Amino acid sequence: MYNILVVDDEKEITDAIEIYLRNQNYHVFKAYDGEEALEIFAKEEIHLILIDIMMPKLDGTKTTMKIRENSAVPIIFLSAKSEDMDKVLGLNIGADDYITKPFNPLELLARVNSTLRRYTSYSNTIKEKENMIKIGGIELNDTNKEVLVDGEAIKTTPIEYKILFLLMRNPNRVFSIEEIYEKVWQEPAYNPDTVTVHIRRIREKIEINPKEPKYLKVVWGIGYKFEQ
Amino acid sequence: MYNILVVDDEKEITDAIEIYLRNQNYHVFKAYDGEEALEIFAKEEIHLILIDIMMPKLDGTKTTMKIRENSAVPIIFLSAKSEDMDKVLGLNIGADDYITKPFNPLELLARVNSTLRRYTSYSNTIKEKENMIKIGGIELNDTNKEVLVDGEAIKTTPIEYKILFLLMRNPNRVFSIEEIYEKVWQEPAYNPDTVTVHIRRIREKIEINPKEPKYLKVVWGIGYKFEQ
DNA sequence: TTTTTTTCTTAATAAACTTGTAAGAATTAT
DNA sequence: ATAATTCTTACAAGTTTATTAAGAAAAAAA
Repeated sequence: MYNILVVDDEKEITDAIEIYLRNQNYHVFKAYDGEEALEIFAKEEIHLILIDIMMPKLDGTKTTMKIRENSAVPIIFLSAKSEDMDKVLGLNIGADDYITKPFNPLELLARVNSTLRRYTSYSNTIKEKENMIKIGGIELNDTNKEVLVDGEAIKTTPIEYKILFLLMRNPNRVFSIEEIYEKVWQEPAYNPDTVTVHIRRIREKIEINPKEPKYLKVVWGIGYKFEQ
Repeated sequence: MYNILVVDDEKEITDAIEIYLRNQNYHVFKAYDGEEALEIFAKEEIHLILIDIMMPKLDGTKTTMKIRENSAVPIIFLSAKSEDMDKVLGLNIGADDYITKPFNPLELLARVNSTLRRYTSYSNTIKEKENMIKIGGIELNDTNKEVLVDGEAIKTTPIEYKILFLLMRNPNRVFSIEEIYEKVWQEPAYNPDTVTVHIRRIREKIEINPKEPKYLKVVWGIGYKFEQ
């Protein structure tokens, strides 16, 4: 069962697509603008995105670029104007296919199917990319537990890596010290200093100036977050 | 095992291609401009080049002409604009194929495969190299289980060879001790020391200074990798 | 088959690195 | 100003990895 995120500001379109796809046993998530799409994408496990280029707030290309910062999920573009398509393809943001509106349901299905087939046959490929997170100049490769800072590999200890991974997998989300301890050590926290010190050590490795962190920020009285 | 040099100034593209090709057991070298490409080509044994036409410094056509001065290595051009392709083909600089961006991974693979097939049918020189892996100064010939260090043959025991082969076939990927044991012995590990000692022996044979390994590195708390 | 040689595993110790703690300094909120 | 929170540092304790050496197992040679 694949999860497909459909992003279009016209409700009739998302609804129609939902019906086509649901019939084929796909599970559909709907978003009506780019920001909403990003929220859903962060929360749900999405296997393919169908996205309109022209949208209010965050348009299709910008949304895609944001998503591409840390995912290689297949993306199919929708648009009424074929000139828009040229622009998108020129941007080289990793469009896997495109469909011009109005489209016929069979064509839509065919493309969704073929894109998914293509990607799943390369499942290792996707998996590899999906095990990578990049935010700003910091890049995590989870298969190798490797951390790159501005392209340079740095050494981290296992605990440091786990904390960094936790925070980077949920950018901008604030984790309390207790939460970090529980998630990383898998047991209830009893000394908050431990986490504090690890945070300091991570900062020393990934921040230019650990005293004025750019990524690993403290939210006073609440906890820490990795800022996107 | 073929070595493919991918030249493109857009890191996302070289990275994506690397993943596609590595999955097919090609070994990928990446360059981000023509000059870098020439350097790598001079140092490494390259069987095929994928090169972008538009690039800073030395562009794709000029780089190709330099290479063609003393090599007939197959070259496939990448470009966003098909007009550029016309120009390249008109130049008659020995383009073996071309792919317009954005390309689909399957198409890329198909062309790489067919180009290599075409070339290998001419000479058995390359075919001989198919079972060879070369990383830095270390060379494995898998047909006769031979290991060369800076061109000099060294002796390895069967287990040493298997470990080295495993790590070198997946350069930069980190394998835990358990993983190494399972893959090499084909049974679950119960004494990690065994692997540790073998690693030490391999280092003794392939490293200049086993205490400061250049190739066979440890990743603390996680495992070992062969660094490229 | 028996002997010899090579390779593999174990175990014990040493070295290197990581982690948690504690205590004082600095910062932020009340 | 005071209290609470976070930062910083250093060090001791704990882990992991490296190194040896010696005996067991396997392979090769006699």
